[in-house]
Amino acid sequence: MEEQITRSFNIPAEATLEVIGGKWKLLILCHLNCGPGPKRTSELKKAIPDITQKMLIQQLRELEEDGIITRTVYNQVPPKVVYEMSELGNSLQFILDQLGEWGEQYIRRREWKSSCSEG
Amino acid sequence: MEEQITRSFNIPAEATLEVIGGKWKLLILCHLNCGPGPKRTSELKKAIPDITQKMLIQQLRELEEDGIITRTVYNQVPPKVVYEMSELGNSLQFILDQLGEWGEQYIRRREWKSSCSEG
DNA sequence: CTGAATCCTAAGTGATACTG
DNA sequence: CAGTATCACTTAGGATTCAG
Repeated sequence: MEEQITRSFNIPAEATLEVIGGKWKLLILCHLNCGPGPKRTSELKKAIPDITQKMLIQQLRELEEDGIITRTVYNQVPPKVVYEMSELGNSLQFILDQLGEWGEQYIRRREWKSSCSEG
Repeated sequence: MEEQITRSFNIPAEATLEVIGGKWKLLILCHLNCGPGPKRTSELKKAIPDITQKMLIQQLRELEEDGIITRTVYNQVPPKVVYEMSELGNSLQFILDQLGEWGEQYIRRREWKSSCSEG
């Protein structure tokens, strides 16, 4: 069950994308970043309504395995599980910001181009 | 044939990943960056032996459509097509570097952790 | 509330053969 | 040399159901 996958990359940058490239991971990290403190599973689900429960858990697990976030379980009824950015996760912050900035510029540029072709 | 896809993103950073997230795109951009001037299709194929011709062309097309690279066709026999980073592509350089740096650190960290568990 | 398990589809990828 | 077309395969992602 513990199928250990050895991932190899041609260039280091690919390792980074492997970590943050999941379909919902940016969004999840984004929500874990906004506001301090850990977030409950249900909070994340509420914050990202379009994600299925399966994908939410799956992406969270991958982020956890990659050491980006931490998962804390409270043994109580009803169950309570919270996720939080790890130190390694916080080291991603700068890259996340850069990705966001470039993306903004890119989107603006495309809107500008398409508005021209409409003329 | 010209199927126009409207891509929507929850956060701008996702747009960036959409552009550079293709399986071979980082590698292609990497090779277009190393050394000045444009690269021929066959040069890229030689530089990235594992990629199939289909994937090479496909990823190049997507990069071109996204404005990251330029494609120049010389009308001659035998055909000659060269690809080159565009201005927009060059604006990616910083992010590419950051992704690489973080990836390096991440890989080192994982090697360190696995060497510990080997005991 | 959290999340595991199953089944299913769509998309991505690859091998191969073919065209100008 | 550069690119297309087709088929086969793998995988990510999603709907649903069940469990502690």
